[in-house]
Amino acid sequence: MFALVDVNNFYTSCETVFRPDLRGKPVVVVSNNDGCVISLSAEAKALGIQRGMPYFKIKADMKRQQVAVFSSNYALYADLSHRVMMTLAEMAPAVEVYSIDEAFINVASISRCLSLDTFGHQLRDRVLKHTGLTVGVGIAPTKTLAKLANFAAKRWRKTGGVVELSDNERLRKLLPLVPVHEVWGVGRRISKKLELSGIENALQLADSSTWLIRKRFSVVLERTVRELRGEACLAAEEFAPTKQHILCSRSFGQRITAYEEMHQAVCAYAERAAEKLRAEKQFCCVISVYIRTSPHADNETFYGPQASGRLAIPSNDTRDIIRVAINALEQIWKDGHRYIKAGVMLSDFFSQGVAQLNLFDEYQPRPNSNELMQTIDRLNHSGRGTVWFAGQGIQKSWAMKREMLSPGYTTRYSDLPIVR
DNA sequence: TCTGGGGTCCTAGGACCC
DNA sequence: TCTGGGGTCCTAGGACCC
Repeated sequence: MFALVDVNNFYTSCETVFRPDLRGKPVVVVSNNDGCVISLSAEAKALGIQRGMPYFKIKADMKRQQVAVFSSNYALYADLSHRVMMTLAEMAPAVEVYSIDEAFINVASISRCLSLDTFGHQLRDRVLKHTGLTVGVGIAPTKTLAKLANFAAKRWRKTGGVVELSDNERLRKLLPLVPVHEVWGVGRRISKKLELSGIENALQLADSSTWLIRKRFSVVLERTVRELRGEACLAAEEFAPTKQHILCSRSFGQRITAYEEMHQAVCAYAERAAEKLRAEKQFCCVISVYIRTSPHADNETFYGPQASGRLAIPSNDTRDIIRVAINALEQIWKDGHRYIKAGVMLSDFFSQGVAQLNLFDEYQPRPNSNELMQTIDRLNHSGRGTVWFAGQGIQKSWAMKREMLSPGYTTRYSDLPIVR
């Protein structure tokens, strides 16, 4: 049995934890660069605001309706996420953190001690007490069904935020009430295609022929069908698998037209990517860079090239990664465009730096690379200021917009809330 | 003027091998 | 007239997730 626990309206809820005056009011959080809406309180949803709406288009409207708007404060969300996960880990032996706001819990052993429904309510109470955040809990024999139970827990008030689906009869009653596009793994494209062939709810999907689904769609959807029938195809992941790619990309606060500014941005993103790589304890060989103009500008021709370079020896030294990234940038840079975004992607990972030196290689690993990188990472996490490579520049006129950022309530001493 | 960021998995097709 | 069978690896693109 799996339990899926996730936080309701996570980002907006994080904001209202520290702003009780906003509870019960419409609140939204907008994406990086104050681009578009990514999280909404129930009251904001009721006003007809939707995820993905560009902020600049609805700004005036939201002001009129007195909607509170926040720029994304990822330091805050990551910290609260960590507190939620710690609370879950205290209560259950096997917690698989699935995303910033949700986790699967293997509850097989727990069911021997107490009813799973009771356990679900205990989880809710404890997380609320520790963090001020409300979670929904779905419990079922497969991950897909746990997700579905979680959906039901949120959709229907009288469930009290917990739905347990070990009973087959309850399951058969719930399935036809769930639209097929709410099933985990069924997105916009597939739901449209399913609806065309008359499959509109979760029960109809569960009762479809696996053979036909595989033929007309893919093995992925076939697994979903089996999971809906209670046949577990997705296992509990005991350890987080190592990443295949690491990406750092950002839109700019203002368009970039000068090479020097792009050089700075690519340096900055390469540094951040390298830092993430070290956090994963990995080394990489391939570094790719892309730059692009706005895909929305009708009167400009789109330009969005990409180039990569390879390191002879796997590395996680920022200097190596910046060097290859800038080299790639030089291959694709063209004057005359108004660039909106750039990204640096790392791939081809190894768990050790120098597995074996190439016989004819003249490259040698940098001396003391490890110590230097550790020192930089420690300094940047100590809360005493930051250090960075000069290539990033100091002015950073391209930095992203965050005009409505909330304080770092739990991540910065000077921002600690004061209780009077 | 202004439209996010970061991931995964699968499939098809091409190049190449024997 | 007629041109095999069985693989691997890589890449790009499409679907999905949060």
